Amino acid sequence: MKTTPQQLLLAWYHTHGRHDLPWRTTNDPYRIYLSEIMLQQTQVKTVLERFYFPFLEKFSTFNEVACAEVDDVLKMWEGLGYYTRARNLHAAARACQGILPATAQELMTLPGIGRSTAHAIAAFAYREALPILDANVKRILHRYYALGERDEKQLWGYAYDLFDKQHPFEYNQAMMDLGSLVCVGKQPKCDECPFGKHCKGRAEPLRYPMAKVTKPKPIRVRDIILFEREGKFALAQRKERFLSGLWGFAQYEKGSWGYHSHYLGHITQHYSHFTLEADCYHETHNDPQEEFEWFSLEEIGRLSLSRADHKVLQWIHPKEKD
DNA sequence: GAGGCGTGGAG
DNA sequence: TCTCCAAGCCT
Repeated sequence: MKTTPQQLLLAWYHTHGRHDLPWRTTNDPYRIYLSEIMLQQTQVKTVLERFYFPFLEKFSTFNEVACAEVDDVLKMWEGLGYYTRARNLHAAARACQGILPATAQELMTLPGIGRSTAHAIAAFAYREALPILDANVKRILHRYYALGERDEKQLWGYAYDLFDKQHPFEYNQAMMDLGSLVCVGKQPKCDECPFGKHCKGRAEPLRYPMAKVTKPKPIRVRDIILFEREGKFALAQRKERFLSGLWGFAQYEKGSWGYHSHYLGHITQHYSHFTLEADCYHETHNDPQEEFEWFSLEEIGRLSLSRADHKVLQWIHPKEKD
């Protein structure tokens, strides 16, 4: 009997896989689901060391998420980014009344759960025989089948081709570990790869997939005004899609705030699709427009703020050393 | 279907 | 410091 690529992969996984990750040692669908959402576009280290356990401490069941206010869910997401994930998690909990569906087909109808995440939850929590297609699997498939072009639909076909439907949990976990530990982007360790000669792209792994054309990020130049009145500061909760639900200080187009407020300093914040360059000012004589509310420093601590607004906070923390 | 959507790790 | 990009989804 010839050894199949799938057998080689599983053998490698048993020896080299990250078996101690907390979402791999639980059967709780909610804990598996939460990990999948937090890990979208986010490194394992970040989720593991800063966000996964505190969130579960606050919301130990999916039903507790459903019963909570969305602002409290956002607070636990503060600093993690892509905040729509938190809002969708809350909306999903409400939509299914705190009881997670048990099939990929139903999971996919919930907000924030796409095809790959639905397959991941179904495979990991319920052993449903479905392949995932995340960035790790994509990179492996591109190389394994020597595919230069990025074609999502085609990749799903290959994902099913290589899939081991007898071992959905271990196969999917193994592929993610292989992608993050061996078949990495810059310097793949082909010598350590269990697929060995099965991989069509092994001779020139960096050709698969083809590099993207990266467009330069636009820069937005703004003024941020810290309005202070009797020890309280003005913040507004964002209604727009960007950083939706988070609180922030007043932000204006450069120069459009007409007063000569006291200059505090400059911040730079890199977002996914633009860079913010902002000068910060302290304003104690004039008030901002309508939608702002006033909070003490202690009260601000209970709000969810973006990274940029946290940077602004540094200027008003009384006698804090750097 | 291409772009919006955060943050920080890693080289 | 700069660039890339990490367990994607939604519009």
